[in-house]
Amino acid sequence: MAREKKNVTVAAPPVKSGRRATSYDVARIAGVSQSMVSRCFAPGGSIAPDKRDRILKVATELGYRPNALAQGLISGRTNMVAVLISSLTNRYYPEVLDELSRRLTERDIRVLLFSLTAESEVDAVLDQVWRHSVDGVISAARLSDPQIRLFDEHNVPLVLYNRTASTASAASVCCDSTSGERDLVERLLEARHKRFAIIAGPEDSYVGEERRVAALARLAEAGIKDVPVVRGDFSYDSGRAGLHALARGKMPDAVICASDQMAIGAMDAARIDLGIPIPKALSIVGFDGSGPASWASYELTSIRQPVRRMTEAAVAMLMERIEDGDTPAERRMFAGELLRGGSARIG
Amino acid sequence: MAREKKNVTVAAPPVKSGRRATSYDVARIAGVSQSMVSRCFAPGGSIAPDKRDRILKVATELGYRPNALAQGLISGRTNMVAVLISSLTNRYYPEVLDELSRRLTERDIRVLLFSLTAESEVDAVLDQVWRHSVDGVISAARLSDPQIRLFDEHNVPLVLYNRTASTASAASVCCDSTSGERDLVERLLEARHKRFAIIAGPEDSYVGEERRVAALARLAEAGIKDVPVVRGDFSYDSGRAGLHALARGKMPDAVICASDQMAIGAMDAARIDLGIPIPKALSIVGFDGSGPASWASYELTSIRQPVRRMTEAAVAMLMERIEDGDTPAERRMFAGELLRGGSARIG
DNA sequence: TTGAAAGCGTTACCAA
DNA sequence: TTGGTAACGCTTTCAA
Repeated sequence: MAREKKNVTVAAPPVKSGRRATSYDVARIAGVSQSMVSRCFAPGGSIAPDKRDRILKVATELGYRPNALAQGLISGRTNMVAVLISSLTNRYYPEVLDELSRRLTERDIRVLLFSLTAESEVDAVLDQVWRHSVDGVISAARLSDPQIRLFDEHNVPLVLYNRTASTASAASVCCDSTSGERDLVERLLEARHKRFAIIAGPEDSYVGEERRVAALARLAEAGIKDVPVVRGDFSYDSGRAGLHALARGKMPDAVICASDQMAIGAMDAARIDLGIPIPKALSIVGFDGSGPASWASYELTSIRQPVRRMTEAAVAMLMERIEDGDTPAERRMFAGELLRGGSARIG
Repeated sequence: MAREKKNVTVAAPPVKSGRRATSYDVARIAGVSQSMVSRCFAPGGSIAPDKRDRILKVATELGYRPNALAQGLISGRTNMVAVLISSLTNRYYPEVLDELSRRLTERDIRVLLFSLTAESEVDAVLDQVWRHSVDGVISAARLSDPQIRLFDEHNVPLVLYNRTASTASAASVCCDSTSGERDLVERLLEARHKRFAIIAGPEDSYVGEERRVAALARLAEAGIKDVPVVRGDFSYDSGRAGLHALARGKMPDAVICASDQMAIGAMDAARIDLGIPIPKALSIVGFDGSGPASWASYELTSIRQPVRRMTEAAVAMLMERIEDGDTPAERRMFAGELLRGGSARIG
């Protein structure tokens, strides 16, 4: 039935049946050269006003649009940026992706999305990235040092989001997990919590490990050792299971979670499954500060990542490197904001 | 410092300084024609085994990869699919996007992501879609009938996700809001709820309106009219505000929400802000059934959309239309599954 | 099986 | 300001 419509299409019939109009078609009908049509659509193309009008008129009639592939092929710029996200992690990434996508669109850049499942997929993804000649890449997925170096070889600008390269140098923007985590621990210490426990992220998560290490370090400074650590995968279920695991040992009075989702799972486990009053008998803190953290049922004490500023910075850094390939590596670190919720007994 | 690394790069130096290796480079070094290199990387290209090996060896050394732009330009296939999502709506879309992206990647298709903010952006997005010669489009954003017809004109296959075209015909996959909503209402009626109220979505949301209309229709059949309706934007906050608005009138004993997020907001408003016991004094039902709906603090009664089957169907339908442009319009409707949570007093 | 040559639809460069 | 012509890197005939 869709086919039927084609015969009664209202728009002006294309130059050749079914084919998409090209700059040649426009040139021919407007009585100018093809180069002129090209210049007419280019930013600073020199062209007489009357011709420009004529060309634009014809172009509109024919529904002409420059072919992005041909443009990219010849000019070396595709106006596409690849965004790499490891989906299985934190559910706070949708917000990041949304912000990134919005900001890139504002700058007339398209997003080629790669949502990674397993570590092993990275090489395949990078292969596609090279093939498609994107102008740059923003990666919120973990890349190995050799992988990061490939970007240099291929001359593709890269900005890491909440990751850092260990030996290779790369542009990156991140939220300061260390100071955030220390902040949380200090508040808990001030409020005289004694028995700490941690629900960490998976071992292969960069931010997860950073947060675990930072919390443990600050606790050690306060003379607190032998802190029980269980691992989750940033999900609600794993947080809930994590608290159950901790409860089988000596019950802590403060649980530090590597993500809000896990903290929320832990709260539900404590309050609902085990009947432990929060924050009276148990304080729980998270990290990220997005969405559900501030829902009235949880009011999580957490560190809010400044997602808007971070995404803005990531995009700005990338654009800078796309315009000027020699911009040196730089790391922009943003402090998180303490979210004082009711899930922890702090001052 | 990144620059410094370039001198000690381990990979074989490209043919010309800094330039990406082309099929000509490979051909020259392997001592064959360029066409042969092309065929070597094509699916069914006829080529002698020994030459194939030699070419592949050289290609690996040079780090050669076919240029996707050139391929797309000449062959007419880009192996890219555009995914349109209206981000401001439901937070249940990240799950959909993730599934779609995964399934497309499995089929060796790249995702060009367009995350829409305002209705007005659609035309600009479509413009980009045409320019980039994507092989097809999956849209979870609302498209007008004229916009849908453009796909026919441009010969670009389209599959609508949880939307339908009113007059234009298009392929679509959706969750049956009507039967889902009727199901919920019937359970509530059976449990002798009397005073119903609705927290609907925004007027310009297709699914939102469908759900509102379906619920009202079923209530009308039961002789229940004058059902108060307040509108939200699918967000937690709007659900919470919605319940407060309803509470200012005669207190209902059943609130039907157009999304889980709003239902959760409404639950928090009722239990925490107003001290109304749930489900004892008030039943609340949602729609979507993803993520937070099943968190222990809420245990929402809702309709779970079969996201996996729906995304699988959407991708399959799209691929079918990409392979064969004459596949007729088809609509696949999936029934949702009743989620019996503790948020509603039903049998 | 192989290679030469003709595009694909642009931009970039250079004379005019 | 113009238009001709050479790329860009590939796929696709078509003869050999």
